Amino acid sequence: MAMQHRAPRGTADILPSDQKYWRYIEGKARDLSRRFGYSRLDTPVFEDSGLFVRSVGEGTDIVEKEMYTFLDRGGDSNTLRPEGTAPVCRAYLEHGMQNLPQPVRMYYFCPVFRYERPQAGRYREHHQFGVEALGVGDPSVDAEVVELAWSLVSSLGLADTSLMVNSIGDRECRPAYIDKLKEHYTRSKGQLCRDCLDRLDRNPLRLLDCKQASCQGLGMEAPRSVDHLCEGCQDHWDSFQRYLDTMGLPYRIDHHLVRGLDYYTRTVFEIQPKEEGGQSTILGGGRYDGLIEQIGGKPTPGIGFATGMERLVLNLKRQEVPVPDEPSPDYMVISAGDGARDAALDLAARMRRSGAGAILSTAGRALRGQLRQANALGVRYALILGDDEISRGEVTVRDMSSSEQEAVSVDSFLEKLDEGR
RNA sequence: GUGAGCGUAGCCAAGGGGUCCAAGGCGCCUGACUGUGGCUCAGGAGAUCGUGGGUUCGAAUCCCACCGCUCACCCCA
Repeated sequence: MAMQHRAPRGTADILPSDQKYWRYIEGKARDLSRRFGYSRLDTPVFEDSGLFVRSVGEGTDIVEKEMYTFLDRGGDSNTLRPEGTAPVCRAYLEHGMQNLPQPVRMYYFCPVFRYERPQAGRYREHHQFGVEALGVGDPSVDAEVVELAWSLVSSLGLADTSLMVNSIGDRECRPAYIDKLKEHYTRSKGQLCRDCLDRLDRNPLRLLDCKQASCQGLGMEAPRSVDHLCEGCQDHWDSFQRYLDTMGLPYRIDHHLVRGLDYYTRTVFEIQPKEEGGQSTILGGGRYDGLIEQIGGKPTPGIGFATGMERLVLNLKRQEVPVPDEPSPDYMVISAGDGARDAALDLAARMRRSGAGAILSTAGRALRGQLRQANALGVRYALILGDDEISRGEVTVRDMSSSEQEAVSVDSFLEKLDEGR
């Protein structure tokens, strides 16, 4: 279609017909967050570019080629938020939340921006719901966050999802592990795909989740991060699993699970649907004990996760999960004849003032057409006003499903509306 | 950034050089003795056939370029 303007590549309008999915997810996420003691935090759509460079990591794809960065008129470099965690940590520091009872539990809904080639489940602007628990490093917090994540996905009614967890160690033990990993892959360099040759020095952890058959073979025999944890990480990992067991969460350990952002430490986890699609992960998170320090705070532990709203919607639709419709008004006010237009406007206005929902039918259409409209919009009652009704101070209330109708006085109709609430 | 597929009305879609100033369906609007919907019937509006160039007497149909969309890789929610 040749159009002057269309939504930019990788962005999308969320149409009225799709809103029910979004409101459904938001409702569940908000309720759960509250139940777990999380409070909402909103941060700006853009931040100082340095925040993301320092937190997400200089060598990551996000920072290297995916950020929407612009200079403002004052010459400052700003970046449209490419992820949600760093801004939350920034806000934690900026507002002295270290002085609140720890951990500080917060959640957010926000758009995030990454300049990538769009495909199924991946967009340049997408929306995330996420939670963060800051200030406490105890593994029980990890377990709590994972439970929240799992509860969310289950409460949405998504079936056949799996919860994968892993520990990737911390600054103390990870470097040694990565050396082992490199060693392992270097020995069989010849079998590596081109991308993996690249990963070997850029991001060795990612070698583990390469999808190429030859690399996967190597991955099977690769050293596991959980076998190379330092004492602290080992204890953390053991307790974390025990807590998950205690809560009966159906997790699986995935030794190849790593996350793409530099700031992750120890616990990492993901939830994915069973069907293997390209962009399948619907939720991902982990611990980031070094992040706050990286952006200028005192060493402060933290853990959280984010979900992709678009991916959740995609899966809700795919699985045909029944999602409640958005409520719409019960009444449409119809005027038979032009003379009744004023009375119709007046009735609709009075109904709305008393809190009821009333749609005005389109002026100038025949009664038939107006009823057709009422039918198409699915309202419960049509309120018909014509000369007859007006002269008697009445309105004809037609039940659209039973086709029964009766004339009642406008006053008593409005009174009943009031009583109804 | 790389690779593949696709672009005909709001949506689905036929047509693959002349009979196409483009079929059909959904949706939308109107009407069926001028106050009554959902079914049916009739009518109507809506398309620079993605854009530009080329081949040809003639192009929605063939060729080229560009743009856009989709999917996959990379990476991630």
